[in-house]
Amino acid sequence: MRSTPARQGSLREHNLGIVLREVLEAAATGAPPPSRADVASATGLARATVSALVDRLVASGLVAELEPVPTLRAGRPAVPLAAPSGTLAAVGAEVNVDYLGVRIVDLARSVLVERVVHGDHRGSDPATVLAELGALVDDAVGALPGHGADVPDARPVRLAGASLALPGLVDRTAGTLLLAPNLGWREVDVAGLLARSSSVLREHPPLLANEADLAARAEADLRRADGPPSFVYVSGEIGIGGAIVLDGQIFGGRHGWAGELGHTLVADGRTLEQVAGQDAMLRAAGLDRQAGVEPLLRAARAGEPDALAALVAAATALGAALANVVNVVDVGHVVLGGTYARLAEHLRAPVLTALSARVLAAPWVQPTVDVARGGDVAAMTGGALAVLGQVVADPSSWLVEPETVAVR
Amino acid sequence: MRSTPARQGSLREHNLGIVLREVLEAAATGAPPPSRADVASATGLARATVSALVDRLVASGLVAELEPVPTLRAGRPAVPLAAPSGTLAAVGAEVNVDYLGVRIVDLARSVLVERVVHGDHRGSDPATVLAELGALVDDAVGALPGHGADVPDARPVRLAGASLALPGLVDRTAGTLLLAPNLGWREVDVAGLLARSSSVLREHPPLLANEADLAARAEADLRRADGPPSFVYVSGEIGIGGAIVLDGQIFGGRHGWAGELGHTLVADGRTLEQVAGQDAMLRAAGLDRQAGVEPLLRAARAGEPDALAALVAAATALGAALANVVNVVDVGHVVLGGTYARLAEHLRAPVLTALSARVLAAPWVQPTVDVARGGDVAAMTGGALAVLGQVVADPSSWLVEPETVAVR
DNA sequence: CGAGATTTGTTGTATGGATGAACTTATCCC
DNA sequence: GGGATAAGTTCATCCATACAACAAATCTCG
Repeated sequence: MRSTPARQGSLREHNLGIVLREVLEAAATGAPPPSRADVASATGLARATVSALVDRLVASGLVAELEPVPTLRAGRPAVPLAAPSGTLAAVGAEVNVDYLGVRIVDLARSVLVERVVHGDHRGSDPATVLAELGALVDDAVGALPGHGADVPDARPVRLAGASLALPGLVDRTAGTLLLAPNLGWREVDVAGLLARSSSVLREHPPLLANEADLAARAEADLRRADGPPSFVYVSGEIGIGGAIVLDGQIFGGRHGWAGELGHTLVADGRTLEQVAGQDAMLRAAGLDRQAGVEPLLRAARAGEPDALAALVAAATALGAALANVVNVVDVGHVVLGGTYARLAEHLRAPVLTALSARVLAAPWVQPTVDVARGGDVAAMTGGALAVLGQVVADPSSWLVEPETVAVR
Repeated sequence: MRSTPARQGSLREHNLGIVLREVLEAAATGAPPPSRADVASATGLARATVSALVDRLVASGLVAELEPVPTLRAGRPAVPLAAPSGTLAAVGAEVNVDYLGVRIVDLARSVLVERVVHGDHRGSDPATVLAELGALVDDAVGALPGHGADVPDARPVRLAGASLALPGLVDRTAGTLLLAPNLGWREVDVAGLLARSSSVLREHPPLLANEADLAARAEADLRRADGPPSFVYVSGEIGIGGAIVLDGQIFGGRHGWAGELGHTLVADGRTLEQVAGQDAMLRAAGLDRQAGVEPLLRAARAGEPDALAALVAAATALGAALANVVNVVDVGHVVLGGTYARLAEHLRAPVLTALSARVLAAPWVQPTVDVARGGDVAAMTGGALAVLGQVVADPSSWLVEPETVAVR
């Protein structure tokens, strides 16, 4: 009845998750691969317990044992544990305004396969574009060992699932895209259309999510070295997407629609997108909106007044809108992604100024403005990581031969 | 090292919490008091397990056994379980602009003691006001059995802790108030000052929180009958406070400062408080700001154009600001509290109009605007409930004679 | 009015997973 | 080569829950 189901022997699953996370986290934060004993002391579990759990994880390909490295100390050398490559992977697909693509990432965060096709999808036909994406996904998966690729001596890769990043509002339970203004799509049965052209996505119904949310997830992953990060991610593209990360987790809200700030009203009654969107910045700088952002960056670096003024105006509006977000969700760190990352050298200072002036708590916790470290296709990576995160959250369902080993 | 500590036999604590919550929740949502068997089937735990856990909770005064009621069905009559009165209680104190007070609430949500003193605290001296509050708290606690009150045959009430609601930004770890514009207080060592005049608060350092957050908590408690509620709570007073409730839990953010929307910029460059705050509304209606909100309500009901225009202007600005919040946190339900609740008949429609127009997801999830059900001193109740909530979250530390019973 | 039905609550016994203390293995140091 | 040291494993034990049988308390029907 309540949200908390009762547990019994499911305590094992919990500890399994703790151990797995400990190993993967160490790998992701750049810490040296821990041994079973390290995991035991870090988690507080007994060495015997950790050993048993690790053995099951290794047998299922969720954890890899590395070669013992010659240690400097006395004692039996430890077996380093790390994230395994090529055992379990997830598909991260994306449809965006100017490209579509797929990335397949494994637990070690290695990109096993990547396919990106550029093209202008404004006002495109959903069925056509999604058919193309479905074929691309199947093609990418076909390159994996065990899924059609003739790779001798390679163990087959298990697929954990798939995700799809979209630049708009999705209904993740129905698998539909409700609204993507910049694609010109509305109420599209994305999952259904993809299932037609892709046997992979038919078998693994994709997790639909907003592009900014998934890009923020990838960004959070890159920042874990300094501890669980919390920040507001702004993804500047043709539209403006946003996402909120709390302690390393995406805060999606009830339906996954949180972080929408492109439609915030700014001081003069227009929406943020109308002031700080890519087209608006280019127009204000007197540039062609088809040209993209590079000419703007060149002009600003050359010191052209119109370009600089356009950037400052956009940044000031962006800062004011972000100040509202910071005041509402109490997360003082901002990360500029997408186009904004490219323009960060000119945006950062005015955004920070606006934040400091308008955030009520600024005197006690100084806001920061940082530049995204994720690449161009961060959302694809983030989507794959989101799927892998589900595995890590509940590893027990991904164990092979759960009890067969115990039969003597 | 990680945020998730390892558990072992602490599975028992978890189930203890599940059982306790099941009993208290049923009582709070108006469901009939469940029996041990009901709890077992609702949680999925075995009857024997539930029985053992309930016995310990009853022995510690965290659950009460009611008299068996004559049932209609065959079978042994069930022992109804309910929240106990007068065994464990929490102190909810509040300093606000026009009053200060204390409420002591027990697990059954009965108000055991209440003290409220009205007075204007704008620009007051923190030390003086807090000394008065401290004395008030000690006086209120002194009226409880076992703490000075001579109540024969009454078992002593255990105090779970205390909380303090403040109309501003608090540092809950340091126990200080950072900023309360409408009190004119800044960087006040609230916990330290209270400890001087109150032995109760010296023993139970109060949990500091924003007034709107705690009022929202009380509101969430009242709305649990329909399932875990999610809403944005706006508390209109001299200032404007806000809080976000997600699945019945207050979303406080990193430092508990989330929900701050009084300083949102609205269309004409002013902050929301300057447009929709109580003083602003009264001024726009041509009324004296000292008179309070009642004259405004009377004028609006009489159909005076200035009053109606003032309310519509405030509501429109409020709606636009709330639309930003709804877009950012994806919670489409708004609850009007404080002064706004009193004026709701005039505010509701224009707020809803503004929300529907500006919330991106409105076509799919229609926003709603509701009126707060909590009373005038909702924050005091909410504060006490917050403290009791900590007990419910971890009941094991509140069990009496944890293992002594097991000694034969 | 009594026997069976029915449901609640309790009392065992069994089981699964974690624990901690040995024990084995593998290295370094002298 | 022997002792020290640390990693990993084996094994007896413990603890909370599950399951089944039982006792208790009521209703129903003949």
